[in-house]
Amino acid sequence: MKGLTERLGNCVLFNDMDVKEVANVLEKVEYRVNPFGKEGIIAHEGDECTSLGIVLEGYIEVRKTYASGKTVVLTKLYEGNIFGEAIVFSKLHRYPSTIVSMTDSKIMHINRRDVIALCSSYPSVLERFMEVLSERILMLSRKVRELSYETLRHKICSFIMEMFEKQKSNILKVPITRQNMAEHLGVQRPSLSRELIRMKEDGLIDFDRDTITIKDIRALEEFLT
Amino acid sequence: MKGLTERLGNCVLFNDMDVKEVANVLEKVEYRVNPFGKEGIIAHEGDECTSLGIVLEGYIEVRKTYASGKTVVLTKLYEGNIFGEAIVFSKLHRYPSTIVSMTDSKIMHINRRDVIALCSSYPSVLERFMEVLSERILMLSRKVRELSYETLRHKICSFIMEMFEKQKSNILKVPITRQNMAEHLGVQRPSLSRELIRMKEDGLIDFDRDTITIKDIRALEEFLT
DNA sequence: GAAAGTATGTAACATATGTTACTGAATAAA
DNA sequence: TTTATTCAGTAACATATGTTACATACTTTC
Repeated sequence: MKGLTERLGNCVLFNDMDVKEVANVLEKVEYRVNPFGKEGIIAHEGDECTSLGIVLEGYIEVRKTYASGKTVVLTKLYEGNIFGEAIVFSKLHRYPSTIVSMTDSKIMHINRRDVIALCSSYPSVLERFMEVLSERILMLSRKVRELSYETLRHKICSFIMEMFEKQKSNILKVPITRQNMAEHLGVQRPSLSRELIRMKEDGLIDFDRDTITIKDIRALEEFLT
Repeated sequence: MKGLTERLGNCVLFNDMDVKEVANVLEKVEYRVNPFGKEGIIAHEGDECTSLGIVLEGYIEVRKTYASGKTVVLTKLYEGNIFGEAIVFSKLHRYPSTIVSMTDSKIMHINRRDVIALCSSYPSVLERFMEVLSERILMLSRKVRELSYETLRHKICSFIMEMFEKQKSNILKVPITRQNMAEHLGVQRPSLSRELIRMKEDGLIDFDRDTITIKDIRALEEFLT
């Protein structure tokens, strides 16, 4: 059976560290480790979140429970994953969903103030923590932008401009199937085909099976604004 | 003219601190202050972001520029606001947009490693920084959720369930006009009226000008999943 | 090179929501 | 009380996209 040090070394917050440093952290920092059984509730929706959680062993699910009793799985977390990292530092620090252990599991909890202490003492942990939060912000911002496009043509324009940025050519190699492209844009394949044809008719692009040729980049950009 | 200390005291990262502590920070921490004129470019889209920015004086805009030359204002930042806080700690630390000074302005820059040092030395700054990032994550998550609803009925169900959580009653007082409600949900007012009527016909709700009565909460929840 | 399987384009129809304009009800002003 | 103003519901029509089915073109396999 693996020791606590190795388990923790897997965690995104500590994987800059070697075994010795992790052992050092475990000596210096306040924490607690709680075991949960299958279907054990790690946190209820609405509970105060006063600590950062780290999955040391097992696998857990984040679930939204509705008054009707129906539940929906939002995320699955495995060994080394953390949870509550944004909640614990927010003003209204309450869990927005329920966290359930799916197997026998061991969960490490570090209180808010001890996370602060941990970050103060170990800059590498601080950096990793910041990176986790930052990447999350960028990912969510991207998602908001994508979801904000109003029409299919907007989405296609954005998709084309992204490829253009990468390939820096007016003749774009489309590396995925229409089906995949449609899924990526969140629409039906025939809808995508239809709109591509319309854009061709409107003189914006030309296309065949695996390339899209930009005919009027101005108009494509104009569309995105 | 206000001193640097007072200016910095306005910043969200330092407003737990008194004047003395801020002065202390200014002595201990590496930073630089750059002046910009009207329309001066503080950062170009694509530039490496190696430092956190703080607006000490003046007002600046974050803009997306398209190849066609067209620009769109994404955010406006005023005295005390910070920028680049997520970018600087992300893996690909490049500005996704251009930052322009709109007046004469003074901008403080603190390099990534000095932000780490600052946070290590001053737990209150660390806490505030974490809070800023966390609140941003929660705000964006909420936005993603709202944008993800597929139909108008989904949006209305979500709106109703939110009011239900607050008012804890099946008879909900609607505190805003239909026009506002429609704007809030991002649809046209007649579309909203029409869908409310359909939901009444389907036995989900009843409503009049300023109340909505929940008739079948199960079905409303069911819909959101 | 023929046959089978898969991806794409196309068409007809269904549905959701936007758009515009109008009517009647509620509210405020005179 | 009357009049004016704002707000909500309603209806007719336009448009975007989903849905389903099918035909055609490409790719793979033998």
